[in-house]
Amino acid sequence: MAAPYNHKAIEAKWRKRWEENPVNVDDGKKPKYYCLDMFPYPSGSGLHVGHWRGYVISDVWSRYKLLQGHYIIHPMGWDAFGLPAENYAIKMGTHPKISTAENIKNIKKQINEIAAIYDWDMEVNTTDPEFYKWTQWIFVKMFKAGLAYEKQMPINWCPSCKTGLANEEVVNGECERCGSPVTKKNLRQWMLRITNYADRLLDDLDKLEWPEKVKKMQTDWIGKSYGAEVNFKVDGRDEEITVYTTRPDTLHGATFMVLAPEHALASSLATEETKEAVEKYIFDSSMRSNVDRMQDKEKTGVFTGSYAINPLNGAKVPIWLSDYVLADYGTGAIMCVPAHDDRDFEFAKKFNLPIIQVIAKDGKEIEDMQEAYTEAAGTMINSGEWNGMESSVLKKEAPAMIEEKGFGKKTTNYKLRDWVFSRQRYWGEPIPIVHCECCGAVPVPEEELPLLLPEVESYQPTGTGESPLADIEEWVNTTCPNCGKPAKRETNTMPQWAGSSWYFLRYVDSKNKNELVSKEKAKKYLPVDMYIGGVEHAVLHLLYSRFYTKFLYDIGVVDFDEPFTKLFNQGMITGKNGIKMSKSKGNVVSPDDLVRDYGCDSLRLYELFVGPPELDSEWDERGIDGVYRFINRFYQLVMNNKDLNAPETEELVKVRNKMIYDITNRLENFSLNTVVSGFMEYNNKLNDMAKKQGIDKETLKTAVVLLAPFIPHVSAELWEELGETGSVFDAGWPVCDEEAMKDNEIEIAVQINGKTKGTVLIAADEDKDSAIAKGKEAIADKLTGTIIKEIYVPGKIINIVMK
RNA sequence: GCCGGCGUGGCGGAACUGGCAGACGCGCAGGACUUAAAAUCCUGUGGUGGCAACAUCGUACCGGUUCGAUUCCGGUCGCCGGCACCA
Repeated sequence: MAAPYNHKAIEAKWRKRWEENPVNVDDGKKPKYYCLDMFPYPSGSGLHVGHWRGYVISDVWSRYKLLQGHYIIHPMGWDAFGLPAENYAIKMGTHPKISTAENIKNIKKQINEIAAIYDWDMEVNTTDPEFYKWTQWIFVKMFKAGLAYEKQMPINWCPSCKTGLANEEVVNGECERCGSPVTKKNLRQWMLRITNYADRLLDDLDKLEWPEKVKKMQTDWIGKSYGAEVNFKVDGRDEEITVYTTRPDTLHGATFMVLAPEHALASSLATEETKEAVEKYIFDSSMRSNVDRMQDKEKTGVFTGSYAINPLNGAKVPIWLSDYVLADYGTGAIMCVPAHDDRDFEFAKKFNLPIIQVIAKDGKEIEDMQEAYTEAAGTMINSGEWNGMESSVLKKEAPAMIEEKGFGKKTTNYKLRDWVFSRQRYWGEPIPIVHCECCGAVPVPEEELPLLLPEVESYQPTGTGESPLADIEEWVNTTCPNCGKPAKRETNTMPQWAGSSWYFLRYVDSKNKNELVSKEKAKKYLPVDMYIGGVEHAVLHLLYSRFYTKFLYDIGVVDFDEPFTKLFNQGMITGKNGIKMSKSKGNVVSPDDLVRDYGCDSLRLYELFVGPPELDSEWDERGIDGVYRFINRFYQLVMNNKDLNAPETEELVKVRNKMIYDITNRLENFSLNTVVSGFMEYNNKLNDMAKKQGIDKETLKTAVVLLAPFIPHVSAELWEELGETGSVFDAGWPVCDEEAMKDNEIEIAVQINGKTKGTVLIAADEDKDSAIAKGKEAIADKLTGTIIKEIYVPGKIINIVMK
């Protein structure tokens, strides 16, 4: 018997070896493979077993690609600017610069326990001036391209974090970070024109190998719709009101019109009699918070007293104001067809407005209508010249017809809004803009970047809508880069997403002083082949990164316009009953003790075995014993057989090739939990065979190589024990000989009426009649009725249909 | 409300394009080794009936297609995620 498996000694030994001789080296000849983790923000609470999971998955994948002969780009860095880091600093009463540095040190130590093949020479930190120089540079380029602009407008405001937020950061009316209800605040903001890229962001999703779920979330977020703008004249006046509709086919059914209270014409449409009510409604709406407007779905509204003329049939329709119409979508005004729209129907019922059906459902009008008929399916009625047309056809053709008639045009709309890019907080990249009385907003000259974040005494958010930087007079007061006159610096900072939108480009050339990334290195190492991280960034980071990459492509920095070819979202590891691990819940499982007691290899394997990698999994402390036992058994198997020189039998060759086939297949399908169970099955099988005939060296070596991406220390140790002098990671991924693994005899099930009654051994190429004959023989005692039909599916089943 | 996804033993979960449901692991029970325990090894482990071979039921529920359905189709219930007055 070999000595028991000593994880401490083995892991310490190989850590040291790999430090001296890294396993992943760029020899200039191997094809590159870029496998990226979503980089963490350096939180103060350190890593728990949930963080490990994603990093283990990406490392296993990286090492698999390494064994297949690639040079792996597998970097790690720190998303260290932004709210989480700053809030933590405030809570601890430490300057964010100091707490961030401390946290990075701790987490880096913990990450090293995973024994991933990270290349720390590539490390980036978004708060490093040499890094954020380029974050600012991109902003200046966007400003010059007209993509960054200032705007005074009511934006989402988190009263707890005391900063403005992007649309993407508001989840169910609450702050994505802290969960406080988001209010509105009228602020001057820097905006990024991400909407200019809406079509490309939408269309290019097609070329990505991403989870369909994420693609769909982005598609919905961009929210492209097709329709028409239609101009309605205001009765008795010169003005026109343009509405946007996706259902121009129902134009004849428009019985009223609704404008957002913020619409430019809203108050001027009021008459003597309605003036007071209209003004009050507009004022009340302006006072209602977003959350109010969202949660309270009961329709409110007021009649302006004015009428609009339907350009198609001349009908006179009343114009109302209501806050269910959004000011910043479409034209801020809609035509209302209560018969065919749920919201219009509700509004019409409440205010007693006429309902005219223009689509005959199943050939007739609906009697006593209780809800709107919203499908574009049926024949047009009450629609003048359009009568008799098919609604679905008309829906597509109407925009062009309207355009031809001259009272509107075909158009598209998006739900995506421009990106609110400024934050009223200290811990972020200063926006490199100088405000000059003569020249307006002037970018800091590129050669003067980085514009350093000044040191401050007080970095607490002010809550006034100004960033803490506004208090530092000597920093704020400067001269205009353009005309040289006294000017003031922009005091807002960038959101956390600024650095993370492009950091993956920097890794491959992280020390370049002159360029964001050199053309040569970008071409050689980019883009990212596989990106692994949580699904929570589906419309935040992942959308922003795509936008940034497309912009950098447009200005010639990179020659690809999608950053991440493949994406994998790993599920969360939760505590008992699916509760998210958090310090406050007291259910955090630290990897440190587990590594000490079971070893890194065991924890790596258990992180995968705990469940399908794409699903959330509950952490069950006891399960790790199972993988530990497996590693131990495998270790014993190799140690006890390595010097026996057992002959390579046909059966062993078969098992070996099946093992290669199964493991590779499951790995390729990213079914990592079943890869682990597969190893256990083959280990059990080989242990059985070892008792009977011993295991040949080639089979042992193959198993060790297959396991190397998963349990690198043990594999390296056993590789050496098997007499190999080179690195197991240079061994090459085993290739399956499919001929050698074929069975010439197969056991298949014999059924009666689809229920298994027994099994029979037949040749793989057995002909139908003899197969059925053998099958019947095997269950002869159960063939008691009249046989109606006999089915033989080669390699699968024999089924006797009997009465 | 709309759009996705999911529902399998005591537990985590297997089952490739319809073909032996419950692999693998945890837990549990019994046994071996031990003075004893831990560790390790062996055996068993969906329900019901039977000493047993075996029979029978069984993949949320109801129905359909099929020689055969966890898998495909229709409906119901439950859970999870996304969007949320976007006209």
